[in-house]
Amino acid sequence: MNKEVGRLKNYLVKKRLKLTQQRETILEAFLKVDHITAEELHRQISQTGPQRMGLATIYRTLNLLCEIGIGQQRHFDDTRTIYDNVINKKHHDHLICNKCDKIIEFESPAIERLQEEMAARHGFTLSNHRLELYGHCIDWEKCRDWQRATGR
Amino acid sequence: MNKEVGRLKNYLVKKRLKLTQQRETILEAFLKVDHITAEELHRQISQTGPQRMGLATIYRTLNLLCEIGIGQQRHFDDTRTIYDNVINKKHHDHLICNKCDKIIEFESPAIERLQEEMAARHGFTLSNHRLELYGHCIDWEKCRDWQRATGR
DNA sequence: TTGAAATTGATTTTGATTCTCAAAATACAG
DNA sequence: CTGTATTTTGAGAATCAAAATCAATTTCAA
Repeated sequence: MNKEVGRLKNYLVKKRLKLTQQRETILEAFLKVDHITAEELHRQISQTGPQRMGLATIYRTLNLLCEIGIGQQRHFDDTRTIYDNVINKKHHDHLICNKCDKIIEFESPAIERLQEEMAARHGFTLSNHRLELYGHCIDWEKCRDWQRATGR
Repeated sequence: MNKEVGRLKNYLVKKRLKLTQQRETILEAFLKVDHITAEELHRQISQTGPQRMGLATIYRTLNLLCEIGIGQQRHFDDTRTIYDNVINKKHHDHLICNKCDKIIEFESPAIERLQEEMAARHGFTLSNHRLELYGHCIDWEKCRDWQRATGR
């Protein structure tokens, strides 16, 4: 049993919730990815195991993992929610390639500092922020899906 | 006929589209607001004029105005699209108060510069970005809706 | 004025996500 | 262990904003 399963177990006990087979399966699958949608995770789990699993359970559990702090919701394209596995990650922002959908995480204390400054200037106290940079990889070598898609 | 109606007319002619009563009505109503949802604009127009107007027409026209550059879609709360009237506004980012829903627009060339730098460092060419700062007004005097809601 | 082409609006559809509820699983007391 | 109260599950229905459909209406260029 790895550390995160223990963390989940702990949370569930505290809240008088139950540790189910499904919750463990979903957590384990989620820990193996970096970013994923509920649908995609559902597909993966359905293919992999003999275990049947409802899509609603995936959504419920993914949201549970977000409560615990193992995941975080992202909304890069305004249609689907992407769940970000934030285990072993500190706060970060995102660079998203419009061509190959690559997601790069970065952090910039300098930008954060300027954000605080802007907020203060307008009489605001910040609680959180969203910074997403959209563009494309300069180097096509690194933009694999784009190469594949365009046949280059 | 104001400048923006001319601009719409121009675009429509160029694209062989038609200037309709509805499109003019929607443009004029939109120009009077700063930020608005399609539903809310629909409500306003339905109340104001004797003109009946379908919600689909509002959506279609608002998206048309975004193509022209008169409006821009925003997704602050990830549920509804807010249309930002960007006539006479340059590029800007947003500060959103979680208590009173106030939206403040700001610009920070310094932040933009750092964004470009981060992108370059990761081999990216930027096409656009999204920066939203969430928090609350420090000064309650300025946070009217919050005062109202909490009864302070 | 005329008619091809575009637009409208009532309605249906879409698609992601949440809700519902009966059946199944879990956990705790004894 | 075992019974039982409580929670969870999964299939499908509900929801909601937004887009699509399509027959009727409007626009506009010739």
